[in-house]
Amino acid sequence: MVKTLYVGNLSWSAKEEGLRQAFEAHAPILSVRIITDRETGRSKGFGFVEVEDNDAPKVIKEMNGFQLEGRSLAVNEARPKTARE
DNA sequence: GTTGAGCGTT
Repeated sequence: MVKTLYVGNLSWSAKEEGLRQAFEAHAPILSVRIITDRETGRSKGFGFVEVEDNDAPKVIKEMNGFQLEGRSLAVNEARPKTARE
């Protein structure tokens, strides 16, 4: 099972690989997704990281407030995405 | 060449 983590307050220049490196230092990363603007393609300043649900609380606790590129990351459990089957 | 609370894509 996987848990989706919301990661906010990141730098404009933050990249998926940057988050991945930072997060996988505490737990295995299953997926990383930085949200970019549809029209401009620029980073919206937040993204999502998928980890094992058993590692999620640890990652959140350890990575919440972690400074990446000078910005304190806001890590939390992501809200249920409008699932579509 | 910018900005700064929030919750995504097929």
